[in-house]
Amino acid sequence: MGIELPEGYSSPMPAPTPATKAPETGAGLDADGSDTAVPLPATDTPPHRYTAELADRIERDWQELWAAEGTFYAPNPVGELAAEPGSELEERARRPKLFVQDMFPYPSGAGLHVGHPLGYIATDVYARFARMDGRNVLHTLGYDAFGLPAEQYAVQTGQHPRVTTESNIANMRAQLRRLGLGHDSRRSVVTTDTDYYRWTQWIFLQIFNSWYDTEQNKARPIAELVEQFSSGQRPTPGTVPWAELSSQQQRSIVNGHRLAYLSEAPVNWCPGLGTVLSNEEVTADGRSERGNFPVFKRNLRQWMMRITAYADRLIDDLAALDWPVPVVQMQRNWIGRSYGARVDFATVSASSADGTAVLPPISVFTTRPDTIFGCNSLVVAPEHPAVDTLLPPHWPHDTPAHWTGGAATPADAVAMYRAQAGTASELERQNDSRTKTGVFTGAYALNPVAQVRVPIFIADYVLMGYGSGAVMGVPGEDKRDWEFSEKFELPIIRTVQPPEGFEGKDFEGDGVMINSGFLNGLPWPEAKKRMIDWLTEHEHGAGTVSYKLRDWLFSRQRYWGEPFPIVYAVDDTAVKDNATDGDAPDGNPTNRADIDGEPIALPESMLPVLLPEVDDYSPVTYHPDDADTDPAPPLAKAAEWTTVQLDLGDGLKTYRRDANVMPQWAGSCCYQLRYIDPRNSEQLCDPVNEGYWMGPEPLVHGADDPGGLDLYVGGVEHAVLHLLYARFWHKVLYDLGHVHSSEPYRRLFNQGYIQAPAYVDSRGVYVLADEVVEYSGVFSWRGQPVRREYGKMGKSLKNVVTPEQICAEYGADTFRVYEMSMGPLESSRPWESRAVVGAHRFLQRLWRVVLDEQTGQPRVTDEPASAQSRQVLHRTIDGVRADMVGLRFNTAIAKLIELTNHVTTAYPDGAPREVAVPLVLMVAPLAPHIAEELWRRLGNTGSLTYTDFPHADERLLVTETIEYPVQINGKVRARIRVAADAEESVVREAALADAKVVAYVGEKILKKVIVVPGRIVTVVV
RNA sequence: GCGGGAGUGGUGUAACGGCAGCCACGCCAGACUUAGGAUCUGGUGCCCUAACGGGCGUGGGGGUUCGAAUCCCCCCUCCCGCACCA
Repeated sequence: MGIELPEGYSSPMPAPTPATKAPETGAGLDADGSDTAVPLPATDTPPHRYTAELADRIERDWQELWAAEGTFYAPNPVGELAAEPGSELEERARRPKLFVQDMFPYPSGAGLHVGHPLGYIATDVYARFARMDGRNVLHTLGYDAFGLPAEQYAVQTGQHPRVTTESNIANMRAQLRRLGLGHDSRRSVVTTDTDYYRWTQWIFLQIFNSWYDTEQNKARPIAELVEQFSSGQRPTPGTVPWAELSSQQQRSIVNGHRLAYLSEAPVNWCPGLGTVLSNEEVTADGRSERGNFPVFKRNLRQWMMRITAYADRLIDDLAALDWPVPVVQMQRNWIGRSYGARVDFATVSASSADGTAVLPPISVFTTRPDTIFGCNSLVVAPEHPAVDTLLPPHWPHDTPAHWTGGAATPADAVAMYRAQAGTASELERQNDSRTKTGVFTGAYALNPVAQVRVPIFIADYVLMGYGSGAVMGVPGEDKRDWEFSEKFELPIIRTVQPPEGFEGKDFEGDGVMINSGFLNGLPWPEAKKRMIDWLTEHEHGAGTVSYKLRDWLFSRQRYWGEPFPIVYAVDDTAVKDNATDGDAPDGNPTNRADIDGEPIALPESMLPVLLPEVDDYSPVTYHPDDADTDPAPPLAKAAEWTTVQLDLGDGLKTYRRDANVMPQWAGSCCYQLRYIDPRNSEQLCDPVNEGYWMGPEPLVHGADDPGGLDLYVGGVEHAVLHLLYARFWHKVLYDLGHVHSSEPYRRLFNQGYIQAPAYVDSRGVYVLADEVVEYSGVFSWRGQPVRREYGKMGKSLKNVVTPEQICAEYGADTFRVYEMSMGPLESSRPWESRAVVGAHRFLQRLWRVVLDEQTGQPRVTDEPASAQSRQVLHRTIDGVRADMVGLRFNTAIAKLIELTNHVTTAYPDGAPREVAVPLVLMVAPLAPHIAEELWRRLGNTGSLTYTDFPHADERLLVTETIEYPVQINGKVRARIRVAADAEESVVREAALADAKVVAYVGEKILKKVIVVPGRIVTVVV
């Protein structure tokens, strides 16, 4: 995962000039007409005003102090990061915990723009609030540093990706530090560190060394499967008893059960990138998500992860998570579970001697087995393996001409159709025409229920990758089948009665069965159940569940990734022969030198398997359209690394290392577990620490709490990929007993994106947003009019604004407050540099509430606050607390500004301490540096990080008198003030006695008077 | 096409079914100023009115309700995801 930074943007920034400013009139001319440069700097700024310069000083001081004191260190229960007895951290360790996490960033060389830190600031505000609210808070930020950009840079420049990566991380750390993020720096892991990827490899071994027990519905150690086979508890596939199988055969069977396995199956091969890709990394139009190269389905032997074993749990367990509805929905759709039935169609060849020769049956998957009486055809995917065995040598004598595709024989027709579907499919899918195509196979199938013979077609609208790659054509209740039936003039029979007046074609709604034999008259759900029972009873099928989810393709032919801790036994002589042959090792696990091609896991003691140094970081890439090419990973070229002598328990032997690397997702699947115990060299993380930070808390979150960290914030772009993979890995670790939590992320929050205005001139060319001026709503650039658009911030739109620019102009606190005040965290909104000043003015006012701008001395008084001020204060506390918990920082800021404005006007000569102090504390999570400084200048020592967040006094939330608006026929016409505890009848009388109300009501008859206690009085006349 | 989300001043937005527009930007006026792209104060939904005051207003249409930006139905528009998933 990891965020992508704007390509090619690098740090030197233009002078901080707001994008939209009125043109200077008469600039450069002074009174006597002589040319002067810029106006003189302000001379009347009070010496202790809160300016950008002062903010900068304060911010750097406090950042230094926080770092020096380990202010944000969160103690663990056990291990190296546990609180030492008698230390300050001991108190923290006794607090209830809170684990907050941001999505793992990818450290690009570019640098951050103002859109990137939005989520980091939000989590920081939340974490700081939680610390003040008595929590022990784990919040850190690591780096997901394996991946393509550093590798591609290395390919171009020859610089080792590690060098690039390290400097990028240093750069990004510095940028983020400037924002005052309160991270536990001890826990900031980097996926490319050997201490980290050692554990990624370790997790791979856990997955490799386990299998999914469908009876217990969990993963179990592979040794327990072997035991089941050898004890006879589980029958061996085939007829030969386990003991009589060769050890090679045994290994092959066991390997076929592992959760990580090698499979020769159709995978997404991307010649342009020189690597295979997972389904999730391929776009709808068959291109690579990265680079937009064509992707081809090819049979290659690759690493797969058996995520499909977890399909049900990955869907069902979503219910217990506090996640955004769209993300839950996207995961459900991606897994795509549907309940239906398998139906076996016997096949008959029309041209065989007696016309009834039985071939192997073809199974279809259908969600509507109840409609089988309307089946007019069997349609299979072009690449369906059964097709070739079906084809009769000649067309049946009554074959309509337009079924044959103009071919002389079924075999020709199928070959032609396959060729055409194979080459043109990607392009044709693009142009949405969706005309159904297909060709008759010359063969027939038998509808097992209706006992009717139906023709078998191949058509590319049937996908080999879903269900069984074959469908029964039922036009009456399926749009696609209707279209197909029209095209090939197949008979159309409805089996569900459409409602009166239905004039469409296929009807997919609820109704009563017709033309359906023993199902006639049954409503839909019953008919489905009845048919499944019938199929099961007569052994023509069974109820089944189908999923869209495929197993996860887990190997990549790249350099900059985690090596697999896997070797293959090789024949020494064969290796020599290979070398003299001049055959380049291709990294494909079916190398000729291999004895059996079966993977062997290295023992834990041999971890980490270090990434070797190589001369050439690039995989072999090809012309993007050349599908007939083979993957050739860079590691295969490191001959000294790939061939190793190891003693794996049976003496020193020669092995070949797996030359693939893991996909970039691997490092981000379990990073929360390393955050928990970053220095643990014995275990991924101590279960005691994991239980503390992530264990289920039924008393807090309810009986079905799966555990997991408390808040996970990141972009919605990871809704499927990262979040699905991470849940899968976590569940494997849970099944194997390594963690207490069955889910990694209890609460998920998707922050919105910051968009930016971009400006286009009359030629349609983007112009530098920095140089655009606005006057009366019209935008111009160097005198010519330009048009405003909104888009992603980036170099191509010439509209990048960096945090450094804003910090230089206003300070980090202003930047933080502005970002948090722009709107709800989850919604996307445009950046507007000129609006940032509003946040700055707020902090300036706050500063002035506490300090004298001339002397820098506190100006708060010990006078009591007015009753009204107390009420405003405590309502603010009440509201801000609720907003903080709910991540509604925009409304929290509005309330704090309101309170500040109140104090400013109510106490021009100095605010009462009892208001100023809680105000400062409430601002602290949002603008921590200024709050720390004000807190210190109010006479406190040290950081306020663990100072109690103010609590509202319940008694002050209620007022003595209440103002009721009085509505007459829905319009507010008057206001009355009554005692807060006044009876309803008193309120009613007071309202009716009000002069304005009397005037409005006049002679009319009162139909109704409603008093909503504490709210409103409504009069209906 | 299917699924999800959203439409409120010039702008970003705020409103447990109960005073629509909190807060901020911008704009207008004023203060301090040689100066303002600094700071402070006041005003600012639209329309009518000199003013008092009044009318209209949350994409459009209907409904529930004493009362709807909010709940329900239909339509329109925009954004996101999936896309021949049987």
